[in-house]
Amino acid sequence: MVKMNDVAEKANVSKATVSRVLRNPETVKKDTREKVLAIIEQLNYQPNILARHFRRSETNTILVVVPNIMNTVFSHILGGIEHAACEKGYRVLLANTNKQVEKEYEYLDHLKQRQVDGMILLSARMDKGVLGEVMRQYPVVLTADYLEGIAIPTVSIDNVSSARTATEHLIKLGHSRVAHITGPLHLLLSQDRLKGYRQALLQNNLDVDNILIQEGDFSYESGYNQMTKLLALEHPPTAVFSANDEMATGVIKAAKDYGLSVPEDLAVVGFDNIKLSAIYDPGITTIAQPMFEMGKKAMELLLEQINGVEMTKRQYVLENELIIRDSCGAKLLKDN
Amino acid sequence: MVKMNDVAEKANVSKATVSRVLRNPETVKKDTREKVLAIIEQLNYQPNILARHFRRSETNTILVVVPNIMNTVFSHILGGIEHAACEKGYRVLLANTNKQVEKEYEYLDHLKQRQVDGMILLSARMDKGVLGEVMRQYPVVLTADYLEGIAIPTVSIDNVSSARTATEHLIKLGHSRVAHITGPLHLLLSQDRLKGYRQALLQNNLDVDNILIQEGDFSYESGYNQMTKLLALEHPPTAVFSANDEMATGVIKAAKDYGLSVPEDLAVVGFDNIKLSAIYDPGITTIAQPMFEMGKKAMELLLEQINGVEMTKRQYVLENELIIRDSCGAKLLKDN
DNA sequence: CTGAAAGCGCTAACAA
DNA sequence: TTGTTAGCGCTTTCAG
Repeated sequence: MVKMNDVAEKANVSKATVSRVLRNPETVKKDTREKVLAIIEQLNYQPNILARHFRRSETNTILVVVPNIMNTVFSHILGGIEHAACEKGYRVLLANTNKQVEKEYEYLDHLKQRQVDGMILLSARMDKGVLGEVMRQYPVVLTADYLEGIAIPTVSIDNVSSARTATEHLIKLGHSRVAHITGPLHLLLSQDRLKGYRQALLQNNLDVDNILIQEGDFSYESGYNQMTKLLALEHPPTAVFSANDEMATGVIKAAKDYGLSVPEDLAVVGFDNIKLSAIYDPGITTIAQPMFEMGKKAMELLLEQINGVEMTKRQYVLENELIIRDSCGAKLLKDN
Repeated sequence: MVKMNDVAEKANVSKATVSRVLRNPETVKKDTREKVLAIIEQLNYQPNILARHFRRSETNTILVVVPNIMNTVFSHILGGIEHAACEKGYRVLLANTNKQVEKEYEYLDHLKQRQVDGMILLSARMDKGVLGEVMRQYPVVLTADYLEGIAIPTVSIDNVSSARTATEHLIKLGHSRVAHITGPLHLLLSQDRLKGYRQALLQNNLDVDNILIQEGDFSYESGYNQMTKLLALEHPPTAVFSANDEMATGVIKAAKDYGLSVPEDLAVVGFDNIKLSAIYDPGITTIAQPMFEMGKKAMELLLEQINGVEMTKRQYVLENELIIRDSCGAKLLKDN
């Protein structure tokens, strides 16, 4: 393995100069620099990055803690993170937790051992006290998920207002019995979407009927099952706001199996705007969550912290958008 | 930052002993070990992993080069890799190429600079000569994709035979005009699926009509467009084998828009068995590619190489399975 | 079973 | 603008 010293000797300069050529080229005279570069090329010298990491105790690597990479929403956020990281010369280390808290704690050690320069959490189930302690000492950003009562830098959308928008959309289309299939209610995000749903009803002088609120777990199956329950009601809903797109497909399938047409007999709105919602038949009206952008922004925030930039703002709320497709029936009205 | 020496002093042993306790506990007397462990705990000592990596010039990290993390197939393979890696104490560094060859070359440097112990490629567009050179020097495994004429360890399914199975399934259901929408034909994998399709026709004494073979790019849109073309034919097909599930949804939508029912008027078979194919309405009959398993196996193979195990076998072909759902019409027959 | 000691290859003061 | 030098914190011979 050819090392820095070999290059230095061959170029008749010191190691220090070679090091400078590599890391601060502008501090070296053009002639010297070019000579060194030529020798590097000639010897096919590859710097030992591990030695550099050790010496500088920084790694240009960040850790992304994700509950499940196989979930579209997370893989898209990850895409945004990777994109921004790569642009800034950072590398991304993947940490899948499978939703286990213990895993989150394990990965904390990577930070403590300085194996990574910072961490982006797409899931924060760990104790807030611990997390608070960690964020005081290391660069950390939270996205996708969020927490109350802790000033951790966060990138998210306004789940309350976007759920309100989704629900209002259904109300404006003339529905007064609008059901909501929630995500797992231990997630703040699900609670907020439920809150938005409630607000929309109240602001439009509609009663909140708890029988129309069913908890799902973001899976197709839960959408199907909860919708089946709702359809068995004496006064079933005529519209459903589903807390994500996958459950919305379950809702639609349940309705079809029950002999109903979507959107004619049942209007459905989803959430996330994953590819599925565009591909599905009928196309699913949904709230677009800017997943890629969220990842990108989270990475940018993390870099600011790593570079010691004073954080003036800690909560970044990105724009969301209601994407109108076929499942809500709005296009039906327009066409007539 | 408390370091190994601090622990050593406080425990009245040498650094060497502390190091041994950490890395080879069995070589240290029980008493000493426990004493050291207690001090480590007490001082909350965190080993400097960067120093270790440098010293040992190994990182317990592997690089995964993926064309696009946001693609379900790749994110599932990645899931399998991550799972196996984590189990063996390895970490996964993500390298998204966005399908650019230059990126692949860039990431090769990580290997050369020993920033990672090995590499799994989910995409190999680079020059075979270069790749051959690399695999001679470093642990490398290829999965998802594959190459001809190079003995690189590979984990894949038999795309020819599975495509044959898919096509035969349609033929057995009575179809004689079976179309095929291929993936991008510069991929060996797409060529092989096409080969399997051809074989099935020939073995069943059916002519291969080139007009029925249309190249897609794995996207919904290409499925839709190519199917629209096929439907405009004088003798349109009565069945379609689509090279992936996403295109199959496009095919089905095009058929519906043309006034046809699936599977009554058009039978469709997809490929991959991503979640979408189960959720879609109608459920899509498809070839299940064991994505998670492929990732897992690839990681295991890589570890063998890293640990210097002699590779006896270089090509691992995993089992695939035909999953019969609604889009092919087989269930229709059964029900009658 | 334990300790002493010699670096791993690079970076960053500091000096010139 | 360049060189000299002193480590970074750990692992690993080698000796005892």
